[in-house]
Amino acid sequence: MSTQTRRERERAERERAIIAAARDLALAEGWDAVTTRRLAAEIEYSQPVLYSHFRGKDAIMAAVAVEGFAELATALAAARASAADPRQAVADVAAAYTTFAEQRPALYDAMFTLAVDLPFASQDVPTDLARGFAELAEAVRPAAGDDDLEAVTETFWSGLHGLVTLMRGGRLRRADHDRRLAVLVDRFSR
Amino acid sequence: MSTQTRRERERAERERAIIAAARDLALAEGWDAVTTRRLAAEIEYSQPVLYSHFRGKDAIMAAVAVEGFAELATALAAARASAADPRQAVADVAAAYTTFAEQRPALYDAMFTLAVDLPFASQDVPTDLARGFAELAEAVRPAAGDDDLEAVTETFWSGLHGLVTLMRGGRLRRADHDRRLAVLVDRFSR
DNA sequence: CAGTATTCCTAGCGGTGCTAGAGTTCTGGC
DNA sequence: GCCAGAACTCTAGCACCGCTAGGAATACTG
Repeated sequence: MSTQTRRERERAERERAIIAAARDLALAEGWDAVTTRRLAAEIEYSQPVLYSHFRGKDAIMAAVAVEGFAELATALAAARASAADPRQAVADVAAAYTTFAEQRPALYDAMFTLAVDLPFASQDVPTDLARGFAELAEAVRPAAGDDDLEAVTETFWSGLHGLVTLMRGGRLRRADHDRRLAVLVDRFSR
Repeated sequence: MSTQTRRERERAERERAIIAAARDLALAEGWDAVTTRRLAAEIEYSQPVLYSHFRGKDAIMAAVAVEGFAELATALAAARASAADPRQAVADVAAAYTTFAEQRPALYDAMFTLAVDLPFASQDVPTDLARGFAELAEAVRPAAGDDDLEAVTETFWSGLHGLVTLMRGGRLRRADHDRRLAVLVDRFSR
């Protein structure tokens, strides 16, 4: 029994090491730099070991994304909790969202633009993802009016996502970001 | 002189053939299926010929994207021109935008999510891109209020872009698209 | 027709994600 | 304590990718 548990523990640790290595490498050099060979070298095992933990590279990226959902949800919750009034809550949550995306671009990509593989059908992802979504929903609730809250939240979210992705793709000038964010916040807080 | 011009003409035709092949292949099977080997086979030349026309695969994708900008601008202009009133113009332009993205996903990706290579620094792209952007701007102008028109337009655009990309990434249910679009249009037309 | 310039292709480089099969280590019953 | 069998990990390789050097074939010029 004891050796059995030890092996399982070591296996779990190695799995976390893979995810951590993938995450660090992606954050430092982007997802293009994350190859199965480099990952294997990083954890000091051979390539095939990766495939005994994950179905493939996409699944590894999905695992990294899962961590991101938890972080984002926490950041949004903190932003909303510290806001003085409802209008400010929308502004703070929006700022927290774009800041998160800007500071962890690789993580954000894994969460929302790449890796359609598993995360949205898995079990623990919806939990953290739903937490983040709920923060957005509570922020915009006062300004939803007669509209369906879910639709308003999803649309607000789309606005944030669009701002972030277009800016990082070089389609929007970074200098005007605050002005655009103010417009979006204004449209969803009155 | 005549042989010279004939050669130049043939070269230009071959270049268009490359772009057309890339476009067709991307629309039919996605950009992952567009490899330099398949492109070469399609135009019935060897691989290196591609590199005498374009710097690399990214440049080919950029050329495809350029065509897309012109099409999108035309679609938006038509939508705005046929709208009965200003409020309807926003709705129609928004619908035209998302329809374009939905019907030509590969083209849309080349334009707005991939290929940061040349298009935004080139010459003819800004023309067609600016045309499309101007259509959006004119549509939302009546509802801009005191806000800077450019900022409002960019934010509206971001909203559309976010809706499109999140939906295609499987993050938003396709069934609720119209409802979300209505929310966005409402927020940018009053 | 000979020599030159241009065009184009063959072959190959270093890289990718992924996998079959061999080899090694560990486990548990005698 | 030994040894068959199970569990594990590695080496080597597949088919593919974008891209390029260098030579063969073609077309043009005098």
